[in-house]
Amino acid sequence: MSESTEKSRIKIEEAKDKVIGAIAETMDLYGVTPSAANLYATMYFKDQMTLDEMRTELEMSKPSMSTSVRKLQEIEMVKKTFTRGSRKHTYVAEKNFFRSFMVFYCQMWEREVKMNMEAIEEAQKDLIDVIKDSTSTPEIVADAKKYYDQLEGSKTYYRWLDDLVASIRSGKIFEFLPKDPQA
Amino acid sequence: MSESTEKSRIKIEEAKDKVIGAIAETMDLYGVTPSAANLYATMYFKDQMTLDEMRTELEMSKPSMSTSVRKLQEIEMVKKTFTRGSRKHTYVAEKNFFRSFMVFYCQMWEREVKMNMEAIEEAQKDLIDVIKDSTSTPEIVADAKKYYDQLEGSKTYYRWLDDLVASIRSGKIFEFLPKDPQA
DNA sequence: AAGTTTATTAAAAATATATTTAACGTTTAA
DNA sequence: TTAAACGTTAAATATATTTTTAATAAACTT
Repeated sequence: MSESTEKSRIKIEEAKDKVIGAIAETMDLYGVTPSAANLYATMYFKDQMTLDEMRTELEMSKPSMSTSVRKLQEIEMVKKTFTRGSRKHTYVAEKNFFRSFMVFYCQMWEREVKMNMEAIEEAQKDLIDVIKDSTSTPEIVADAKKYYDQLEGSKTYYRWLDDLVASIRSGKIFEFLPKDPQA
Repeated sequence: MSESTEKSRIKIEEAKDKVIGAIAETMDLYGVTPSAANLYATMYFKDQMTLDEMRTELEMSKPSMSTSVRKLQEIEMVKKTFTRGSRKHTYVAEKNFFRSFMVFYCQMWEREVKMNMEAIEEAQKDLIDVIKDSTSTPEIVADAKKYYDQLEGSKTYYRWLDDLVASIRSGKIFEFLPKDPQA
């Protein structure tokens, strides 16, 4: 191999590394550990990888790769693929960022809506009990009403968030915000 | 104070606590520590609080409250307020979830777009150098082109994310997804 | 200007999270 | 049926993060 060929290879690797670094650095936003982030970013430029290839590439232990892959599978940024004739499991990175965005945020926001809406419903029931209770003083009733109204108001947000999730899931959001504006 | 009055008070507290628990539990999504999450959720039902009130309410140290407040201020979920006649600093929780959503995610996504777009631009420059280099073998050129195209494709996503941020910031998104659908 | 109240920074301790080495179980091939 | 290959779990270690106690700095009062 000639020297300039070698230089070109290195330059390609450096180019990839710049992007790998940036992706990995912003992936804390997706709640993954730095090593899972590094793994995903590395896989982003590969067709598929086995656990052994990962540990070689990242110079880490196999169990570590195993747990990282599992975490990435959870948020669907990595999928298992079947590779004929190989006993090793092979994995591919989801390379469509729109899909990753959808899966991750919808999952997250749905959890937020569900958990908070349930708590609000329960809390409002309690507050209504207090309001209706004939033994409650006017002051207590006023207090209960205040909180009831605050919670009622916050529901507007959770309903909106739920709508946002629905419009991302259905793809309707891309009618409003096209993926490719000028096309 | 009568016994049933006391019961009502407790019931109100329990109602609040349910919501506080739910908010705090989902706030890991906003990248804050459990204690900062607890603090915000507690403040959500208060007009304003001083550091001393926080430490009393949460039974934690003052520096701990100080750092939590600072973190919450960073993502604009808490603001400092001026209270006439008090030497203590007072803080209020942002109670408009739409605002919190906007500030937090826009901040986050802008960082993601900026960092990755910059890396991509640099990487693409490098790859073009390799492609134009007359000493590069066809195989290397093909490789460089492959990665160049992959990066070019990913820009569609980052531009879209940038548009999303803009439409949230400007409020235009609420034309598409109204806050209050039936109203 | 001295003393007091308040918030922040620094250092130490405690806790939680990630990572590795070692052991285990399962599958496949000889 | 045994041995080898592979992935996962468990326990131990290492590393980061959070939290506290103690010390410092800043702002106000008298």
